[in-house]
Amino acid sequence: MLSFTEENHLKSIFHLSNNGTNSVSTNAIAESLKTKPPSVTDMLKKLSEKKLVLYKKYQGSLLTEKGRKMALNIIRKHRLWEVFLVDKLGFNWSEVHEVAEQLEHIKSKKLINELDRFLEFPTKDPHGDPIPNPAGFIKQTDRFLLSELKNGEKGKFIGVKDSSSAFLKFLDKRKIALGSNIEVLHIEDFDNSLHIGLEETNLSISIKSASNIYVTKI
Amino acid sequence: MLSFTEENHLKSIFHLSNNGTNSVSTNAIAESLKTKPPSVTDMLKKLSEKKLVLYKKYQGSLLTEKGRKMALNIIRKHRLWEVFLVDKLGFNWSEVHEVAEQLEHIKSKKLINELDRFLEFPTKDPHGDPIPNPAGFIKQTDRFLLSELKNGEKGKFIGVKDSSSAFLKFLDKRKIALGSNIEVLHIEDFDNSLHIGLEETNLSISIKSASNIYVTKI
DNA sequence: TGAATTTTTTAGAGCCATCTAAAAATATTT
DNA sequence: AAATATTTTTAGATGGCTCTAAAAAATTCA
Repeated sequence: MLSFTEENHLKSIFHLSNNGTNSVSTNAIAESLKTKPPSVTDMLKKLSEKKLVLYKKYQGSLLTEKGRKMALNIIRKHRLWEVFLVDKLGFNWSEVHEVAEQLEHIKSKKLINELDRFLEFPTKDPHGDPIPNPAGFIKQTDRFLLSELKNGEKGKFIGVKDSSSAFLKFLDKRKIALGSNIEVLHIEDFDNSLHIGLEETNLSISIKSASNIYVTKI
Repeated sequence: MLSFTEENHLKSIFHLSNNGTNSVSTNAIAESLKTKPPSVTDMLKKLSEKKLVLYKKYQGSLLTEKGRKMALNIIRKHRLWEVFLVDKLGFNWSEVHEVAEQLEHIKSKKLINELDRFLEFPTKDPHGDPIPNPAGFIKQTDRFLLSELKNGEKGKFIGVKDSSSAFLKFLDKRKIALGSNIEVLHIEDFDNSLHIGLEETNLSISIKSASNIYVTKI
């Protein structure tokens, strides 16, 4: 049985490693968990003992297959709870993260399977991220950053890279919602900001915003 | 912000103290939490510091009004989650306890208020126990143990004293469910066992079982 | 390539929750 | 009321997770 801290480390490594494929630096983990590098080093030794992480001093760390499965299981729980909070309890997508951070650690196979059924087996969370299946399989749709589109290209908004509450509220204010169709009308030479068509209206957004919006090309 | 352990102590004291009215012994708390008396002593000092418990060495401990409110808030969460598990996720009443023990510690006012609304403001949990309102007010219905009824008296099954999974499964097997009408047909002199009428059928139950069944007289 | 910088680990400490063993206080019994 | 038994607390230790400061390794740069 893993502790909250162990689970959080696995999840952090997973997110920083491009779905468990890359090796991750100690400092990066510390930063993402808002803890200090020595704490991470200790934890890596522990997770390595448990065969969840491949760890060699000064060499970064890599999830084992077992560690990757565990990380995906936590992420599955996190995302299912987010769906519950939004679909059933009326939370806004900008409010769900902290609560899901707590709920993801609840231990009960039956709970999560029944929750999945109750939610009618959703495949995406409220931010557009895919929900791993019980076996830890995750399906990533082919996506681009809005900032990668060229002039005249069209896309459909399917997810965010930055899921901070601040950015999500920013999108709400501009009525940029999952599923919205976006067309790049003009890219400003001066500051790379984008003039876009959003459904019936037009607006300008900064390059920073555009590089946190995932789209599928249409 | 209280730790899990602190919350569990408050809850335990509440349950052992007849809704916070009596003083509770250190050993009793230790036994109910499956921990050892010295651990409880330490915790009582800590809770006393925080003004949640009145504690005097060798004198037992009593919840303060603040402590009682906190305990009731945890119990509120526990019972609402139990309703959720049974009504929405299809758990049996004998399966909900351990999961609710985890869920009760999730910290989010909005979560519990929205859950309450989603469940349509239930007043009882799946074992018939009353759910405290957000202000910590709890309504106890007038109830008796089945073992207290005299020959010929009738009652309606409204709750259990022992909510262990073993006892609940025992009741399931005999089709004794919340709301069942029960009549005491005969009390056996020899072993005090009860012959009862249950809806359309008759059966015998031991005095031990009867003294874990709450009824209202009808 | 050698010096400077950055990253990572080790060493050593503190806090929290837990325990056992022993001492102190209280309660019970004769 | 004295002796005995029980309950409760204190003392001291352990393991988990965290930290700061300092040392070691790896990387960058001039």
